[in-house]
Parts: sequence; C-alpha cells; structure tokens
Amino acid sequence: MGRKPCCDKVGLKRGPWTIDEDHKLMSFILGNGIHCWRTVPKLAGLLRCGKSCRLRWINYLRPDLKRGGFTEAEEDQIIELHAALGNRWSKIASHFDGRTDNEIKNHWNTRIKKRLKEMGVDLASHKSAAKPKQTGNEQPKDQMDADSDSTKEQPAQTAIREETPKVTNADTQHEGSEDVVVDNNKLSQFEHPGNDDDLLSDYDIFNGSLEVLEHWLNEDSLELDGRSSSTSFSLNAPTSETSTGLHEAQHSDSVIRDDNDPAYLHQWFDEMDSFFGFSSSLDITNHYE
DNA sequence: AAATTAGACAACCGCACTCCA
DNA sequence: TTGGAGTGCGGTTGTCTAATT
Repeated sequence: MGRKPCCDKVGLKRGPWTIDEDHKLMSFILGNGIHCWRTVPKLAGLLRCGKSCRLRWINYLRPDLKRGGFTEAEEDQIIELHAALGNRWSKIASHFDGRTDNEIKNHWNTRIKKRLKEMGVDLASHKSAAKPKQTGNEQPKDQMDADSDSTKEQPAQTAIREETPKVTNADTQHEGSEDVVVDNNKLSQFEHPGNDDDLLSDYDIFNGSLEVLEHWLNEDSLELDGRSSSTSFSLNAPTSETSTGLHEAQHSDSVIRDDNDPAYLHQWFDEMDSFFGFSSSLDITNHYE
C-alpha cells in the first residue's frame, strides 16, 4: 500500500504564488512560527498544501535570503563544492549565506554546467577534457559572448583539481544522471568546515530581519527612515528537533552577529522593498501579473 | 510587429529520512 | 520494533521573459 499523499490536492491552488498569498504566509509565520507545515495553509487561510508553503517560504520568502545573481566567488565555490559533494545541493547550499539549494541547483543547471562544458570540463570528473582548449584570453568571441552575462571570464582551471585521486562514492553515484565522482578527501573537508568564522548565524540574521518585518506588517505605510529593530518581536521557535529551515539555521556554528546590524537590515529591507514594490509605487512586479 | 526559440527560475513530484507513539 | 506522520531533498517540469528570426 502506498503512502498517503501529503495533502488532499482537490481544491488546492497550484502554480505561481500571488502577492496576497505571500502576505498571508509571511504574516502567519511571523505571528505563529512554524510547528507543522501541514497545518500552516489551513491556519493561514491558504489554498495550498503544506509542502508548497514550506517551499515558498524556504526558497523565496525567508528574510535571510540573498537575492540576485551569483558572484564570481560564489560560482567558484559552487564548482569546488560540487566536485567534492556531488549533487548534494542542500549540503552545498549550507556553505552559502542566504542561498537555497534550489537556487544553486538551478544556477548549476542553467549556467555553470553549460560554462564548464564549453570550457571542455568533464562534468563527471571535474577534470579538463583531453585536449586543452584556449586560454581565457584566446577564447573565441562567440564563446565570450555566451559568457558575457556572467561577470567572469575565467579559465576552467580554477575549478579543476587534478592532484587527488578521485574515489567514486557509491552513495552519491546513483544520484542523477551525471555519474558524479566524489573526492572523499574534499568531502570530509566540506562536511566539517574547519573555519567557523566563515559561517554567519542565519538565525541571528533572521531574528534581526523579523523585527523589521514585523514593523512594516504593523504599519500600513512604510516609513523607511524611522525603522528600528528595537521592537521585541520574537519568533516562536520550534520546540521539537524537527528541522524546519528555521530550526536548522540555529544549528549552524556562527560568529556573533549584531542583531541590529544596520547594514544587513538595510540591505534586506531594501530587497523586500523592491520585491514587493512597497516603498515607492506599489508597483507589483511581473511575478504577480 | 508577430512568431518562435532559448534561457532562467519557480514550483511540483515522489522517494528517503527522521522522529515518535 | 514497527508503522505513520512530517519534513528534507534531488530531479523534473512548467511558466515567464528576453532574444532572435
């Protein structure tokens, strides 16, 4: 007998989220926290399944998300992590601030993969193909054009590690069709990052952001200059060890971060601002057309 | 200007895993 | 120990937009 479906799909809405749905979900989570995703849509008044709500929150609404294109450094890090971890996107994402596994996976599939292929890098081994292609400077124009939207023009060598013998990790190999080869040396390095200083506290960031978010949820009109993070809002933290994205964030080793870090809050607020089009014109973006 | 194509990204699906009664 | 519930995760599909013809 099969598993019971996660939700009764009859009468549930699918497809792109509307701004109204986003508001409902955000308001609910801010007011109640997350205890059980299955109950969230019902309590929040959404005609979505819990899974869909979870995905929307994790991939799009979470205040600590970093929106925008990947930087050169991030791309390099993705390539390196992928060489070590394979298609374990959530593991890879855990090494980035404000990036989701979905985002990284999409970026890999649409940009990086293509770029590596163009550069003659074998995706299975992350090694350069037999005959070395042109260096970055000798890159044909059409290829350069193809890369022009990503800010980098870098030889594949940055991403390629030739030195260590690759060990095929059976655990990973079955994943996907790329027959990913895992370097176990790197695997341990990345699964147990040594330098905790590189990790930010997502939870701290989140708390800081929530204060601001609560502020604008409570105000009909936004007043950017008057925002302060002194309100005493706190998210009801999940009480069990069930790992929501939020809860997981608490586990990450972290540097002490100032909850009132104005730079971060400004940045996030601006992003939310432009995302929803609140501050200026209530001009809803094409996300919601 | 309209039609077609390609790229990017959001969202869904279904299996795997963990927790708990 | 077992089975159900809830959630995580990776692969895939759908949709939208920009570029091209």
